[in-house]
Amino acid sequence: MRRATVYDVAERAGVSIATVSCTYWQPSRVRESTRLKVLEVAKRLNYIPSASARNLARGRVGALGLYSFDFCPVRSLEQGCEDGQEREGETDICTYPLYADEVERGFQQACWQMGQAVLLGGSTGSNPTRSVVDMAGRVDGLALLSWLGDISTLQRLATIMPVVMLAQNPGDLPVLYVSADNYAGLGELIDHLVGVHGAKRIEYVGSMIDPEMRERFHVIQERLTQLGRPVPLMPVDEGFAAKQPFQSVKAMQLARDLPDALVCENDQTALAVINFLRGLGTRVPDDVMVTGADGILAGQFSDPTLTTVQLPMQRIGNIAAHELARQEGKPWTKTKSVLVSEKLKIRQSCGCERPVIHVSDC
Amino acid sequence: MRRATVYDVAERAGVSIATVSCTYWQPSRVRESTRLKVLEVAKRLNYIPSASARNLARGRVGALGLYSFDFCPVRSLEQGCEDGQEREGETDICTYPLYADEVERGFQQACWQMGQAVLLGGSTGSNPTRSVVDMAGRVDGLALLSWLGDISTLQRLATIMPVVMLAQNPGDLPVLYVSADNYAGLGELIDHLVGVHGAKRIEYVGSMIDPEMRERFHVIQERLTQLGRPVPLMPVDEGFAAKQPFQSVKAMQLARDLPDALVCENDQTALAVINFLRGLGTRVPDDVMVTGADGILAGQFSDPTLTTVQLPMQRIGNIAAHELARQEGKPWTKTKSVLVSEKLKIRQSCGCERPVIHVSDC
DNA sequence: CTGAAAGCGCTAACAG
DNA sequence: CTGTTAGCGCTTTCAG
Repeated sequence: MRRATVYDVAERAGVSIATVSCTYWQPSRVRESTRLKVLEVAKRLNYIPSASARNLARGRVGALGLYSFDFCPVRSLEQGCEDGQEREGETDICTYPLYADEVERGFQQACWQMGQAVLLGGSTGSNPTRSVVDMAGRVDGLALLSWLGDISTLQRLATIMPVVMLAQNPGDLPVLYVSADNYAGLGELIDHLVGVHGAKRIEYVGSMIDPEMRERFHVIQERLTQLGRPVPLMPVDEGFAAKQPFQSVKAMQLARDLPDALVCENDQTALAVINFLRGLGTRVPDDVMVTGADGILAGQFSDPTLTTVQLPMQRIGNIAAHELARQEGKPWTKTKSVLVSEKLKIRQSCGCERPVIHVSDC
Repeated sequence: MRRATVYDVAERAGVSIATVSCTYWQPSRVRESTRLKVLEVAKRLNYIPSASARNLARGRVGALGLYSFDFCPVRSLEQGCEDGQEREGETDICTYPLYADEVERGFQQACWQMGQAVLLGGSTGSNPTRSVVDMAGRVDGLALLSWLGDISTLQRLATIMPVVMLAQNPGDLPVLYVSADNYAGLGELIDHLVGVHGAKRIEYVGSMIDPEMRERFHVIQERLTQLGRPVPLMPVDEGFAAKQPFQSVKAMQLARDLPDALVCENDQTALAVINFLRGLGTRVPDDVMVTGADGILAGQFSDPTLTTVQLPMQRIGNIAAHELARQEGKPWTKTKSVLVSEKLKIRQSCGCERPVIHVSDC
């Protein structure tokens, strides 16, 4: 059975198609009785307006797109397993909450609230350019969570519709960049360590290869400089980036030369450091403070619970959607950016006492 | 600047619009030189094909929709807070992984793989019927994760396009039901408790109000009957549904009348029971086995780790997408259903030894 | 208040 | 191989 169209409804209701259309979009222009009649027929005919036709006529789609790369290992498929159901062993707690999910949540929520549809897309290993262009044809604006394709594609898109890049800034494109404010977040963390705990010597554990992590280190250096405290010239340990992780930390420990605080590139590294130190008989925070960054779930119930700065991924997604909607399909003409503040989560690993959260208390 | 269309491209390339169209969809029909020319012009003009127009002409959308209700507290907005950023206190570990995310992941993945776009929708507290109908107009098929609207709307939709209901079965509609196979999953659990651990007396802790939980109880009864073991007539304790949770459990404990195993309605209840018993000096699994159902993250690193049956939410989403795509826009004509098997996760709370997963091992 | 008619941008026969 | 043409279903002036 063919789907009912405006024509069908109009015919059975004894009116013109214009009236049917108006019934939906400008009800005030239609006499009550006619409107009711139309609605009644529409329901009887099971009429569902075609969005394609409406969008074509209007020149607007009413949908925003979120393009995200499939970067979480939990999500990935195993060889020969079509549905991604099987995972090697257990789910890795250290990856929750998944950034992509958080961003998606915020994006989605904002879109729904604004009455926009949400289109999700991503590369499936195949051609990212192709898929993002296809998406672009379906939406009024596009947010990219993780774009690994070429800049030129981006440039093309940014010319004809609003594009926002999330937590990623590949240069001076006419797009909106929405990212976490590492600067303020880590600054606050350092302030806390220095101000509240009187830390004199603070060292950084992390990679200088990953640009994100490198930035974190620089922010810390800068803040310590401002505070007039000793500034580390290099990470004291590369963390997982090293072939032998934490050997420098071990050396310091053996030499009884641990700093007051070890600020780590992220939570995962911080938890590993804490565990590693425990193995050496060093206690956190008693002997040394350790902090992370990101705000993964595991840091909430590790022992000690982890002091960290929390990435505002949900908020980032949310803002992206709002800003896109505001553009009403019009591209940005120059680079813009929004920094979203991170939240300092003060917990036990810096020496601040707080009740442990027991899993069993659920 | 107006967006380029096929007409623009055709004109500048000195060909007809049909040739432009063919260049994209039937490249073999176009001479190499012409094709290259068209592609070159298209790129120069920043041409992005309009999905609306294409879909309208084709009569197909190339997108599948997932409608889900915003039921997770973590997702919800606080009063006056537009972006859902602020959460009361910490994130609740006991809700991870979020079902909706898992389903979404599976759905998304399947769609991408099949080259289908994914449309996400949901009620934002406002009119669910309206939003679902709007969505329906934009897709070739619809999956509903949590439908709280009326059946008649469902019925209308199911008449004109394929609809699948996830983990929910409101009756004999011409739709596809995809849900977890409680039957086999819990059956296996019982088999394990009886077969491996020689459990004689098994009791159920949970509510009889929630239909899902009630079903779980019935499945357990049935299985025990089949095995010729004592069958509980009622849950021994209502769990959180009671005003005073676990009082019956407490009574049994005091009377030294604990069964061999307490099978709980879900993981959350199971973890709470374990904790409650610990408070009374009873050890799990030494004094009594306790099991859950759902497979939340917390059960992986609780002490003891939790034996449970894991809901296959990702797989459910995945199957839904595949089945929808197979219909190619055509509705189902009669009720169908697919049961997805749950996975028994044997851990410590039933007495099976396995290494504890330390959070700090991340 | 209602209707006629002109597109929206693209696809898919069908001719050439 | 390429061009012509007739829609796809809906919105929206502009007349009536």
